[in-house]
Amino acid sequence: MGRKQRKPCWEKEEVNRGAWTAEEDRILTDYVKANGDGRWETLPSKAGLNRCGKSCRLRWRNYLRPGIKRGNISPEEEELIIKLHRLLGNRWSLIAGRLPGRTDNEIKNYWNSVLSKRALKGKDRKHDIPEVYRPRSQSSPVWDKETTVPTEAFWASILECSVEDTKAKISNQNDDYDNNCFGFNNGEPGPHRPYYADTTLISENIEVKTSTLFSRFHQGEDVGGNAGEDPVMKFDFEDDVLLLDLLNSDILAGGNPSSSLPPLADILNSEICVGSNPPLAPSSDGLPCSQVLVGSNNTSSSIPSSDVSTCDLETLN
DNA sequence: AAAGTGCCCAACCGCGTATGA
DNA sequence: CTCATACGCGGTTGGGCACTT
Repeated sequence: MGRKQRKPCWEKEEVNRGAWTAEEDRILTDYVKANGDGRWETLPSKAGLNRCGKSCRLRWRNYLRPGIKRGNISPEEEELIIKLHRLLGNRWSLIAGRLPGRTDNEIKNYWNSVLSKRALKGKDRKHDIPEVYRPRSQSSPVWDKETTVPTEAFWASILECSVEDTKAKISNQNDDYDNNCFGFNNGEPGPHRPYYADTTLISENIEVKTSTLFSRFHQGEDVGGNAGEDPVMKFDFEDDVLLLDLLNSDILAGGNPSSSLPPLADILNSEICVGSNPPLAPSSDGLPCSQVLVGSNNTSSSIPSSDVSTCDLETLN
């Protein structure tokens, strides 16, 4: 029993396609100014445009909308695109959201036509980081590649970090397993407690616990979380410093290399999940919170939705 | 000058998700 | 819950322009 499927608008022969004329632009602009955007499927007939709604939406969003910045991408914008792409991958709308006046389409085009070529150039031999991603100035604080682990192992070792007063500290060394962390008892009797191994400074403001914890974690020792889970980073946002540090660090999109979902993308979203495993109590007052826990795909999905609240990180803009 | 080539970017297309009946 | 519809996103296409041969 075939369900009646609506024909996609672009398959209709009677609608205009291709480049927009100045007259079409004027009609669309006048209509949206008078009636607002949205309701794109019905907009063409109401506005008197022989276009499909999708085409109208795209034209408005990418070209006609007020505030669109046209022209060359500045060096500052380019640097930001590169940093964001490293964190987010091909999530163009998220990247565009951090570049006022630029559209996702424009950034995607710029990446594909200009920056991707640079990405294909020789990679950093030691860390396999495409040239485009490498810091181009010495001003960005990055962790010492000569003395610490390369990217993949680095990711595999991240477990927790926090920021206080814009200066990183390892989370307090009390038994905070019951609260939120992935501690374990290190083979000793008694309550779970975090295991503190070496620390690695990845920027002026971010310091993380490293290596030993994760290796034990995955060796099936008595861990606070579930053995074999992906590592999770816990950040306390005090101000914009952390975001800037992340952008300036060598953290790569993708988080855990085997994860398909870049966990750090959530940081740059206006709404992000807050939770942990074991779960933190959700924010009861509904106010924006300053703490976020991000993890890779598996970990995120292990957080029951009932234990997840959202918070607004627009202030990080 | 004409033909060939490469690049840029606006627009298209298909898919996934949200929403509401 | 199911289904239809609308929207948003990201990969892809192709027209037009600049540059080269």
